[in-house]
Amino acid sequence: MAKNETPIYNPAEIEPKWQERWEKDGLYHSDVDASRPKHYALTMLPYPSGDLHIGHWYAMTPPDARARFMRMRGFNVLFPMGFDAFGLPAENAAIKNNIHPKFWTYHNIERMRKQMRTMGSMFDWRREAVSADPEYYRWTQWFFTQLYNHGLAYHKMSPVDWCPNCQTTLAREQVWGEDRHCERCGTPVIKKNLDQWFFRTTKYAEQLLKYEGIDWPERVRTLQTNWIGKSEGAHVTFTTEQGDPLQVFTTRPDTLWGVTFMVLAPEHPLVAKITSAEQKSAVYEYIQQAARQSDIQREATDKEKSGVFTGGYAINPVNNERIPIWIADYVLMTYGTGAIMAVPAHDERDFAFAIKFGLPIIPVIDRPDGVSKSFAFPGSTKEGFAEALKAAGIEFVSQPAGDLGEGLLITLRRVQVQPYIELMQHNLQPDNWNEIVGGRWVFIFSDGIQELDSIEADQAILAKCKAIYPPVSTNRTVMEMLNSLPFYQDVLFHPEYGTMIHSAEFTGTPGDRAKTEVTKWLESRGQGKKSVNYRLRDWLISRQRYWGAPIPMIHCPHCGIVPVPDDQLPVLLPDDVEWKPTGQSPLKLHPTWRFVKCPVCGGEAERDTDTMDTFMCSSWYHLRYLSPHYNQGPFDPKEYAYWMPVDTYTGGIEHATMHLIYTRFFHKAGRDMGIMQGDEPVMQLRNQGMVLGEDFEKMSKSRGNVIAPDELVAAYGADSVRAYIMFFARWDMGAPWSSTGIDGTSRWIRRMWTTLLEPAPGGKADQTVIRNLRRKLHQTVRSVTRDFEQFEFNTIISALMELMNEMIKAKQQGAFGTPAWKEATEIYLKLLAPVATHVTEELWQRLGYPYSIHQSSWPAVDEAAAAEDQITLVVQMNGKVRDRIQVPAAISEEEAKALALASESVQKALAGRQPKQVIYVPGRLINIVG
RNA sequence: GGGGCGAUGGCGGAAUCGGCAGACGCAACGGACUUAAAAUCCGUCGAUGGUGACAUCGUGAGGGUUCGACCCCCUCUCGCCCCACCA
Repeated sequence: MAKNETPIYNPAEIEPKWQERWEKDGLYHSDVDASRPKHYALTMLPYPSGDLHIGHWYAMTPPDARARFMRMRGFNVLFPMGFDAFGLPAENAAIKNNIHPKFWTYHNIERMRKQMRTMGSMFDWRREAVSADPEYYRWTQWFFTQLYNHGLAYHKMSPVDWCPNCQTTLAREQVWGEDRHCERCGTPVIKKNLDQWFFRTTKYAEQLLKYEGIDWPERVRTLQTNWIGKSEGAHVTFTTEQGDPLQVFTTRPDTLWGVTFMVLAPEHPLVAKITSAEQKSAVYEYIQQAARQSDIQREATDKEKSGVFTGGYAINPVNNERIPIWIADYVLMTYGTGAIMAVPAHDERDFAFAIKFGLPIIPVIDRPDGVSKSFAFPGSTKEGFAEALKAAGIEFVSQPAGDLGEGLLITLRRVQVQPYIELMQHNLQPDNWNEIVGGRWVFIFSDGIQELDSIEADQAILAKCKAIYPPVSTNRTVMEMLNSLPFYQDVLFHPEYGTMIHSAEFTGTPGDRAKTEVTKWLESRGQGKKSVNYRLRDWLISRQRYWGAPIPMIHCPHCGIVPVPDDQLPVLLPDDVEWKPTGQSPLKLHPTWRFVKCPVCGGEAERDTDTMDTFMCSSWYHLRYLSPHYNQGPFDPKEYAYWMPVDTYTGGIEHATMHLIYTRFFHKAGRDMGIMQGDEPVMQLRNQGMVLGEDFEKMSKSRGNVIAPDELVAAYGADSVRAYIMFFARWDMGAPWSSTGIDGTSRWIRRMWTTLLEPAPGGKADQTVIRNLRRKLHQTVRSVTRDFEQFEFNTIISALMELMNEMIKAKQQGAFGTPAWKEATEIYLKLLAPVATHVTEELWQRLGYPYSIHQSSWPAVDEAAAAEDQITLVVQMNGKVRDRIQVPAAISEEEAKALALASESVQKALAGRQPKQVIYVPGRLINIVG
């Protein structure tokens, strides 16, 4: 009985107790306080899907610990929480269970709020924002009208993903798999043209590519940069034979002399006009067929190229060559001008298309030797090639027509840009040509330079092939063989910029100047213009769904599109709506909601019946947290001035190209509208990894590998779960869950509990014990502080475990009850407080410290205590460890070297020889080179 | 096809500036306590050889730079992620 006086650690009792106390005292309220530096720590708000998942804990509790750390370091910390409450899952659940989306959503929010409180985190719930509350979406709508008034929102007809079975549009997240099927019913999605609202994100493309002054992970910056997809090139104007200008975008104006045909998207407006009478039916049929396919089907890379000749021709502005115009679905109306110039010698897609349809690989005119295509070199026709192969000792097997392709070898020597730069980069032996001299070619082979004509060249190249791949087996096709030769591949398509050839007066222009000089020349002739294209599209905002913020616009037959005036916001989402899929926007079917008087002329008008993309709601939630109930604007300017910008933002990498681009766009647009300040909303971004199931698979209900945090809290307590979440993986990487691993952290917390509470004989430890304890203690303060700063949470826990092991040892050696023990106890609890919020508060109280530990300040490092007085000097012989010697930390170089050389194993290894060199790294090692 | 990230014991991971590889924890094994189990405590724990002190090897593979490489450079393999007929 006497032995069991130490109270039992019972998290189920102490955790709710402290949570209530903190709530009651408003311990975590954050208010504007100009006298203190601020720190706005934001973590991505959850969608109220039902239950708090272990992934939520993983995303929220380490940032919570860090926010608490910042707080203890003297910052006035804002760490708010809310719910991204609009969205499709609510509607799906509503349809499935026949309950109202609003009920479903708010029910889940209530449940998740309760679950979040068990985390013991420092959310200031007074600042909670819920995007589906009218007092929230009033301002989402207000932002929409602001964007409209500033010309950043526009309305246009656009194709969207449509599920023909569910009779509704689908969000991008709702379209699954490579065949792009509907998430709910599995039906492949089709495109449908609808009137849509867009935001002009493309206007900010250039600004969004700049990341100056913000500390964001390289990975996210790369993803955003690729997503924005900047291409620099030129618009070049060709002319159709009917006399219409036909503009193309190209990144390679320097290959203009290599154009052999043009391709238009099937939807291109000029198609009808250029199509000849004979080709009309074929063209019409192709357009019909292309329209039936989704973008994804059309864009599938492994798909055979398809296309059809229009019968029309265009004139190449640089050499007046007459070139055929085709249509093909690999050209997209949505990128560039919907028309391309095709240069098979320099573009793989153009090459494949040319091969398939027997189009020339190089322009027929402009041959230095004047030989027409049909009289091409032997190696460039099937028969000639077979002959050349035979001469080289390779048997020609069989080759389907078109596969080998006329001009294959012509391509090799008739590119518009020489590939020598690339060849050198690939470190190939220079088995290739360098330049053409009057119909004969100068080849630089590894065994010397030769000037050859085309026939000789074919044979020489094939001989080289044979040398690289001796006796080629007869069942390899020629194409396979060629493709397996690294230098042929390089030569066939080379995106690098070598010296221009076959390009009239530009021949000889070095690659680094080729593009700009050609572009300048085109500009001077009025045939083209330097130009930049982005892959980024304008942001499509309209959703034909019920559970979202209504778009606050009115369509008036007299005045056109009119925004709802500010004083009439919010446009409330009506509750009495059939949200079931009927093919129409549910708001359109409401008997009265959409009928409204025009705010301008007062006549009969109609509301826009679409709702907004939920990414719109989440683009500004960090501002609503500042003053969630403020009704004079989206946020209180006083709060904005103090808290913004966000100092650290944490969340999953999956938002890199959606939410995080939208948020940056939104902020920059807000800045330009005079609403927000500064160029960026978020200064520092950090991403967490993902928690996998114990089977190393992504957690999912169907796999049955989901870890439920509520059960873990019941079994171990929130403190152990928090600590384990921080410990079991690198936070930015994530890792599979381990149900036994958490026992380790749980044991450690219990061990700490008894170590600090259970009395022991002591108060008389010797100085070495005290010295060692204090050294470890202050070294830990140093490392934990640094790790919190750098989001390295796992090493925080392991450092605290090590310190506890040291304290247990010191306690056994009589340190209990000494001033050093008291210091260690106090500092230990403070270091652990951000992680294990409840147990530290409990022990803090039990050990007689004043409430609350979470208002105490972060410990400082006592550098003298942390310093090592003895160090282990590693003695190496030629980089191999031979000895370790204990020396005073302040040892001089001479003394250290002398000690090292005196070492027995060094003497043995040297065997009487003199060392050639002795490297001394102070405090670490000595390396003797002998 | 393009871009990015990663690879360290049975497992998760550590190694801060190029300087003792494997901290900390899990699992496993041995022991103490117990009628027994749980809990707790003590110990072992990269591979090979050796009773042992110790020796040799060892951070996906190969090469390079360096007195010294998990770390820097080159080539390659595998895995994951993103984009993908973007002109």
